[in-house]
Amino acid sequence: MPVTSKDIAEKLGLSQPTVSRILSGTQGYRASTETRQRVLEAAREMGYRPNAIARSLRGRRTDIVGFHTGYNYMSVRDAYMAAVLGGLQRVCDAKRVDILLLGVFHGRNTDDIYGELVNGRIDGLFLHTSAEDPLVAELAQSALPVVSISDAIPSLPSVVADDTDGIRQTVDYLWSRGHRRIAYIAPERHMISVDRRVETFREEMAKRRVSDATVIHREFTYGDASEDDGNLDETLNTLLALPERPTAACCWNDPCAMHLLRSCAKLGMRAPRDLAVVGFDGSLDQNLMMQTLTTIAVPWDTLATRALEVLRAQIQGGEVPRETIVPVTLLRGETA
Amino acid sequence: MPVTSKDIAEKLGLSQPTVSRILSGTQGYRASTETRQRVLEAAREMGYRPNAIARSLRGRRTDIVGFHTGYNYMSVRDAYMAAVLGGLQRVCDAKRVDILLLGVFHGRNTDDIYGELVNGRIDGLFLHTSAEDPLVAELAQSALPVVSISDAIPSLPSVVADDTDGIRQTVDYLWSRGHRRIAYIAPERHMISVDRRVETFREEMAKRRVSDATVIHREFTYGDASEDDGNLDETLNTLLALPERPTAACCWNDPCAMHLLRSCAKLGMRAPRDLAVVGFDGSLDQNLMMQTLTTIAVPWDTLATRALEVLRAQIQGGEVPRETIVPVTLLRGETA
DNA sequence: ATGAAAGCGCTAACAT
DNA sequence: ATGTTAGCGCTTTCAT
Repeated sequence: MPVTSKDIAEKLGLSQPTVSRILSGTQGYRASTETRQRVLEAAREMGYRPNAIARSLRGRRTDIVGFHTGYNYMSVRDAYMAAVLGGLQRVCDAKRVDILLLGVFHGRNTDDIYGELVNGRIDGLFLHTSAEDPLVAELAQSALPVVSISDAIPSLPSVVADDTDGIRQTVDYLWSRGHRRIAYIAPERHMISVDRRVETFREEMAKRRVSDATVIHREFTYGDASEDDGNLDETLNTLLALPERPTAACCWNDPCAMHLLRSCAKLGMRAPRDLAVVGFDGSLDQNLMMQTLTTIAVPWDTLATRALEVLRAQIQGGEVPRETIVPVTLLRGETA
Repeated sequence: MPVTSKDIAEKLGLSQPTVSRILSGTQGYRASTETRQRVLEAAREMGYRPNAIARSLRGRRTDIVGFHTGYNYMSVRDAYMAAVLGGLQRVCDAKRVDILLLGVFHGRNTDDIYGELVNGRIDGLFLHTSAEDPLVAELAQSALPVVSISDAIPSLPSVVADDTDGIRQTVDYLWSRGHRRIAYIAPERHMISVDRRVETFREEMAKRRVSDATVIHREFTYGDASEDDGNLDETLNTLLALPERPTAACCWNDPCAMHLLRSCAKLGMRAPRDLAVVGFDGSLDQNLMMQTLTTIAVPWDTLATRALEVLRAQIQGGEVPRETIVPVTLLRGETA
């Protein structure tokens, strides 16, 4: 049986609140030096550990924030997820907040999942899902502080990378390196971030009098799938079959870029000689690649810092910006 | 203000326990059909959500397990950490257990950290640290159920990969491919898993009448460091300078192997032609590599399953094996 | 089948 | 400076 403040109080012939006040460091309470001494010593001796659950029930606060991803095919194993969560982990640690890694709740209905989020265990939620997720509507009218991480959700405060500027930098860079025929490779899945990237890509190309810039939409499994599904092979073939064969490919994220590079390698093509390849996110560990990837690096720690700020502001009852945009930089690697 | 069971009881003129019994599905309680109906409907209407904190205080159970890594330079961003946590996440989700990602508690003392672990928020702990971590001694004599993940800790129940068999398979494989001069690359840091690997390596080589098998100890930063620290370049040079130049290198883990491969590439060497390279863990996503890595694949989902079993057995007060060993397989890639 | 009472361990309000 | 009382929301006796 764990030792409680009551146990200490009984042992010392004090009241339980006195012990609690001393041990929890209540503001504006000055215990007599002797009492304080005795309590602290008894606590140490008896191995007292304050019960966080009781404290939370009383204080309606847990100092725990949740992390939930609605893309149930995504796990922490994905480099992308790992980058996001790694940033949050570091930042939360510094603020003495712990992260409750909520299940993906496979096979459960929205209301059930919502219930798991608002049952008092967390003070706020980092949400990573799509705007269409039915959970979003529930959360939007709920009292639970939420921040959408890394994809913008109109109805929730969001913290996202600067998609527009990232693409601008990419096109600037490729253009300056002499590329004129650039293709954009996007997923089929709908994501606001990706929409913005595609739109900016078209705009930037149009500015340079390329009105029919190539955009290819192809879904592909990424993450920890054990086999390449070959979709990037097909995408590459599509690229190569274009009347005006592109000299550069702008991929919507890093795994997509890596898959494309592998498809190139299979055909004996090498980046950037035969095709320049650029990614987005900077989620992969460059040290583990044979060829470093040119990509738009998202500062995950900064993004996490902003996200936690937005969450805490809400927890403290403040107003927060609808959308916080984090600046990105072009990371020049060996592929473009 | 959230709706409580008391609110529902008052509204319906019932007692609070009755409402609670119906809503929580108390065993062996048969409410009258009418009462049950009214309660369920009121709960739905009023948006009742049971408070998990109150339930936990009462029941001394949270259905949350903690995850703590004492290697404070390691974050979820590391592919290794991501593989471990990804497995746990999947398995815990299936068992309806959530994971509390505890901070690394940077700059806090052991007793403080220990206090964060035994404050009632978690039912058990997945621990990833070294046997020398001072926290281990505290946990060993604590009532908190703990399981050491992926590195054996003598004083705690551990779930680990079969290091011995992994190395046996590796040497078997390399030998069968004609390699006779094989070097093992280990970290300087002390880890029981690595000791076992090195020991087995020496034994396997000795069995084949190679009594002075080469083992090189070199630390290197891995994970999300932004720059290669060059230690593998140096390691490679050491290998190449050996009187009997090895034809194969057995790396203690996958990132080490990848770093070595990069160092090779810098010198224009290619695996397996100029040097066969084998890793250990299978923590990296093969889809994202230009060349797939030959490695010992640890079945992370299985390891996670065993780990959760061991933890739950302890939580339920049962005895558990001191060490659970998970079988591994050689994954034949393109590097050896 | 339901209600009354108790208590999980803590903090806060009020009284002394 | 300390004690008394109350209550966070729930589950578990025990009584009816």
